[in-house]
Amino acid sequence: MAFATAEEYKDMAGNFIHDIINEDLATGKHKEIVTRFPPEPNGYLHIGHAKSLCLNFGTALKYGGRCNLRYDDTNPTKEDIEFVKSIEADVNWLGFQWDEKLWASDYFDTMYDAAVELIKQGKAFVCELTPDQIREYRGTLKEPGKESPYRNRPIEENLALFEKMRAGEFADGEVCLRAKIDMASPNINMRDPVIYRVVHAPHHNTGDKWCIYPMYDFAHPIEDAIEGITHSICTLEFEDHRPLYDWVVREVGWWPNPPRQIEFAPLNVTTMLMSKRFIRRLVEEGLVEGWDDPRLCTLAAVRRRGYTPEAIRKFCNDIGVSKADSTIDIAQLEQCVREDLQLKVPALNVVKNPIKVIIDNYPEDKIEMCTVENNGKVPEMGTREIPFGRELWVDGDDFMEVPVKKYFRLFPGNEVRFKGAYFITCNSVEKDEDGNIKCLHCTYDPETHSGSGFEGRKVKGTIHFVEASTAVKIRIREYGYLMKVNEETGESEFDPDSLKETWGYAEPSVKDVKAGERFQFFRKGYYIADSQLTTDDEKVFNSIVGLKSSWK
RNA sequence: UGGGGUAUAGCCAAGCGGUAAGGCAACGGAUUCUGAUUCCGUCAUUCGCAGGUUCGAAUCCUGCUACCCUAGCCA
Repeated sequence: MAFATAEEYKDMAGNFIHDIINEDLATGKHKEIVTRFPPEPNGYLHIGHAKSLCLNFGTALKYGGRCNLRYDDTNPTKEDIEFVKSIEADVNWLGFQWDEKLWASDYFDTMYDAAVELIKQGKAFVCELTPDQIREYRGTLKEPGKESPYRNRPIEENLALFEKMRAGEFADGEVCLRAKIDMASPNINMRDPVIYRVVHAPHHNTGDKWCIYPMYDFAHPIEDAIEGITHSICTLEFEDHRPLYDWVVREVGWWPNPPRQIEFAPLNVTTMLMSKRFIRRLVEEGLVEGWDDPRLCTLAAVRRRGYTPEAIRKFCNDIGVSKADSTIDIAQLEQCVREDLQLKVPALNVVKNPIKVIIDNYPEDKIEMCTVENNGKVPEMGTREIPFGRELWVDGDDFMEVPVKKYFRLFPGNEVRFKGAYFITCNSVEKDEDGNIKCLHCTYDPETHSGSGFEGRKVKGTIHFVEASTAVKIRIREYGYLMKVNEETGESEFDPDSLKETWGYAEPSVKDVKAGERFQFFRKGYYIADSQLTTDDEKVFNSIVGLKSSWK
């Protein structure tokens, strides 16, 4: 496994987080930088997490510090240990290695003690308001809230009640522990937020030891403080929570040099569906194969799609870090993938939207082998033999019945090179009764074979092909374009049509590609991974996916 | 603004009082047996808007505007 290196993160000018760190180092506030990646184990990591991964691990790498993997498992009803394995595999696959693997649940004792500490200081109280009442008392965005009638009970009573909470004497939602801050605060997060709730549910780590669990706002700062995190990097939506984060570590008072929360804008990519909730829905409703369906944007999915960790890291470095809302054009991601794969993987002939070509002057039963390079850019990758015969498939994009200007590929009357084989001239188009193209009637010039040194005339276009009798049928899934713009509302929404599969053909050597190996197919932007041959008679190549890019 | 945040090209993004980096996209042109790659070249007289300070402003001040987040016992 090739891990990311400090070198990759050395030069990240303009990263405002690094400006903060540089200052903290300069003033002596910190000597070692410690970050953390804190997923909640409730789903697969996706490309959006990659940005956070790169930021947290990259920062630790850059400063020779440490980065922990910490599961934020404070809500047993929403988490599933099943996801832990995939999360770790994905973090490693992306090229990062954590210093320590930790669980928020390992700190439950300390968190409990911290809560008791707040109670003793008169800064937390047990509240018996119902969830609905709490909401009413909270006020609105523009109006202040009002104080809970339980707010001022004696410390001893709070201590006893909190102990009863812990002992399981209350039902879920019956009581909760709240921080006593300010019900009139303009920041709703500061209006006596709930910090501990009763949840009678077994926890994957602590079993039935606890029936009360800390809330994120209380737990997270404590987790960070315990681990000596110096910079707690999270996304923008937590900006409003920062005062509470600071309040917790300050009021508990056990940490002289508390962590600092820094927020950055989360990643959005055009046409990519980044909502875990939505991905989960597609998976649970069986609309996709699973969390690693190549059409999704989970790391497991883009891995099957052919993306490399190097490309994703490059992408995350390229897009920068800021606090401005942004949506990156997927073309930028695709470019990173192409650039990386360009020199790494062989190319195979694959056609989409295939059109049958019949070489009328080529012998009926003859098949000859043509030699082609595996990768034109990398001679060391050698050559292979591909069959050529009377009936061939060409890519739907390589033929136009009525060519647009500057179209150099196949059209009636035009001659092109079939890569590795001959000059081919398209003579006529045969259609069925519905007007659909049945096949193209062409002729070849025997003198023009590749490597023959033929110089008689030049041809402007070169296209690839697949010999029909030996072709392998493949399933093509163009990935990730799950969203479309609703013309009425202007909003992006899920596009069920995007899950459709199409079919194509590949040259026989596609069968030699091993599962997980990547290859590219001709024409800009199609890379394929996850090459599992199914065992059925059709020799269907499974999960062919590609980078979609437009070319006119 | 209740409060918090953000505005620099089609999309990202540097810039931190001295005269608008870079990447992606796009567009020219050269090479090419992949319209790929590679290679050259073009692409913000202007930084959300309006004023002000200054010899000098994307950077400082004032006032607007737009968009995002926020009223879970989710994270």
